[in-house]
Amino acid sequence: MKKKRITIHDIARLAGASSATVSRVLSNSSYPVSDELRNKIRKIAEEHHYIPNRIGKQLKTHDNLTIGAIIPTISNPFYASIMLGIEEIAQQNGYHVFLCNSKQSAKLEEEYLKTLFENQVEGVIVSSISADKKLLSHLLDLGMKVVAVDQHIEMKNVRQIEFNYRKGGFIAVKHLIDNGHRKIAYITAPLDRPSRRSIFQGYQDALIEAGITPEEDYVQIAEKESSLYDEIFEFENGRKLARNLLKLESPPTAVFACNDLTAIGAIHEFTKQGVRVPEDISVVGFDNIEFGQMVMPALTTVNQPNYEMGKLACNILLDMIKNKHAPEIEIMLQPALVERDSVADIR
Amino acid sequence: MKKKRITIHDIARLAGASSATVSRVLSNSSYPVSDELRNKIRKIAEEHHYIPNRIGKQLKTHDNLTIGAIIPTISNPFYASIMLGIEEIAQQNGYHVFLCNSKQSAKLEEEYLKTLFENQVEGVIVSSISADKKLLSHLLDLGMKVVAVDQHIEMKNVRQIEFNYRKGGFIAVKHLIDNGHRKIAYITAPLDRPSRRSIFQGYQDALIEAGITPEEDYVQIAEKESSLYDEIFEFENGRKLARNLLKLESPPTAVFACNDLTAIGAIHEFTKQGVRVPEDISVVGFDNIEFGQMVMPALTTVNQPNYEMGKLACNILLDMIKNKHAPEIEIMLQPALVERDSVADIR
DNA sequence: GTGAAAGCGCTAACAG
DNA sequence: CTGTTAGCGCTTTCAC
Repeated sequence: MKKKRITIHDIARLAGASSATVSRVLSNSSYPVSDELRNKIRKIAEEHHYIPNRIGKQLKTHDNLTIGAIIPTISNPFYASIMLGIEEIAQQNGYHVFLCNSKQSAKLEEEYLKTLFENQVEGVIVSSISADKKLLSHLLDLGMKVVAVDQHIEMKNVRQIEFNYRKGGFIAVKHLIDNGHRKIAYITAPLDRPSRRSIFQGYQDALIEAGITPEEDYVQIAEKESSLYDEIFEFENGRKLARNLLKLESPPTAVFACNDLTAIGAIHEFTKQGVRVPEDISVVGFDNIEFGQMVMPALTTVNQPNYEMGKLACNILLDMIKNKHAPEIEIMLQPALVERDSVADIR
Repeated sequence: MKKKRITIHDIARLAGASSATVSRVLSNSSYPVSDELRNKIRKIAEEHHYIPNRIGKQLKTHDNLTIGAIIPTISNPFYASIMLGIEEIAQQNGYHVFLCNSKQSAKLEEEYLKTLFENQVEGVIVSSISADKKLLSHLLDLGMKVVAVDQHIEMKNVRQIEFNYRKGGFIAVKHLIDNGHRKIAYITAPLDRPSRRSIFQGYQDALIEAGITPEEDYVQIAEKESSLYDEIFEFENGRKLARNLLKLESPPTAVFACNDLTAIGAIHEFTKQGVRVPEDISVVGFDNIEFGQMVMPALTTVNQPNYEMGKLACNILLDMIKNKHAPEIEIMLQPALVERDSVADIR
């Protein structure tokens, strides 16, 4: 019933040759083999649908054409895009990628790091949540290649590729200021991640540069965070925070949100309460999710090239794997403003 | 600089034991080893941060704790959810999963199937687009385990797990009928996929059961389809088809869309043209994406448990791998109506 | 040009 | 209890 998997030895026997020769032919080695034998072997392999066993090769050569990618969760479109970029480049280079959702768990992340290594992956791309870098450091010593995406890992031999969140926050708020706004609020999920703190920094930078003193009431921070990614949760946060803003004595004329979902929640709440966007209040988001184009009004936001980040990360990793002395680089991807209809010029 | 990776032989030498004994200890074999030696070996392994090389084990035992998942693209949240479910179960069982985006390309799909096999995966979960099953059939003969998700593969030894799209279409339209609607339109992306044809079938079934003769003008089919998943594209389709509906002499009082994005596009267009949802026209979608809760009015839709599908698929695959005689099953996941605010009762 | 043989890291008979 | 040995499928010296 279950057929035997054919090996180079079987083919060698069939061809009356040695397995060494078969290996040379089938692995396209540059080693000289007579055309006659070569063709014969090829033919037999073909007929028997020979599929090489990479495990055997791997054990010998240590190049197993496999990498790992550890990200919080693929259900977050942000990471899904990064993942897609990674996988695409890997595929083009004959590599396979292990998908690992760490679900914001440092423990799971560690476990993955270890088991990926057990599987002899040649490298890993990781958006790390863990603070404990002991294992990582050890793996690095053993020659594992790693590139960190989105979340910074301050270690020798780890390549960085990040977004310039601070600048993203800055250009969003600058845009509002350029449109005559001075009463600008910031609504955000908890500032427990470096990325969010950076965006907030950008917000403050822009205000200060314009000579506006940031008002405390205008910074609304959501209380808690669901441990896993939850779109509705972000949306509801936006609504809640928007409600708070409306209750203020002197409500802002514009609000900047830490992500598009939150911004969309705010728009939803404003609209529901009869506050028109952008006539009465302007809104700008952050992320540039597709859905931003589908709401009314279409959301002005800041784009972070996540798909490109994935591709870049994988290219860098493969370069590290192939070139012994790949340059030590640190890349910072720049944000761009995406202007749509949720900001009014009030000058 | 780069440290040597430590093997069981190194440990054996250090412990003054044989590598066999070390193997027994470190792989938690039930084989008897004296406590003294066992502890000594454990200690040494610990001190040297021994991490086993699964490749070596694999070559010997053929259990490499790895599976593959081939899906069109992870950028589609539908597949992202399935993938997440797969990965979660795999992880819980000590398995790793190779992520493969076939991007609707039969060629890529084949290539993945082949290279996954080269990597000796124990099984694969696939949402197949390819019609040519020669390779698959061969791999099946060689003992590869496969389960098909969403897209049916009619082959012996392939386990099926699908959605009951037809019933999904049926209950959506039935809901509309129960609310007094008789002029019910169906707007859809091209009917080139079995799933879409099934939904359409369900639409027709429901109408016929209610004694309503389906009107040709009420079935609006989008012209072409972007080869890759594109949310905006679906959304724009919805707008366009909604526009067509509004131009009809006798427009429908309700419209059912083949997916939520299309439904949301329709709502967008209706609202823009001053046609109120649901007062003037009711809308029901299909998919139950999160965004459905964020639009106004919140979208009534049909839920397909995709995350559960992923988990189920992986569980079944692992069962096939572990049990020589896992039952031949074919699972059909049932849809459920999710009532929200986009349908009016006009009785 | 071709083959014999060793070995990658691990496990599993088999002997003792 | 422990060690010796063979071998998984492949590549790669080294001889011929």
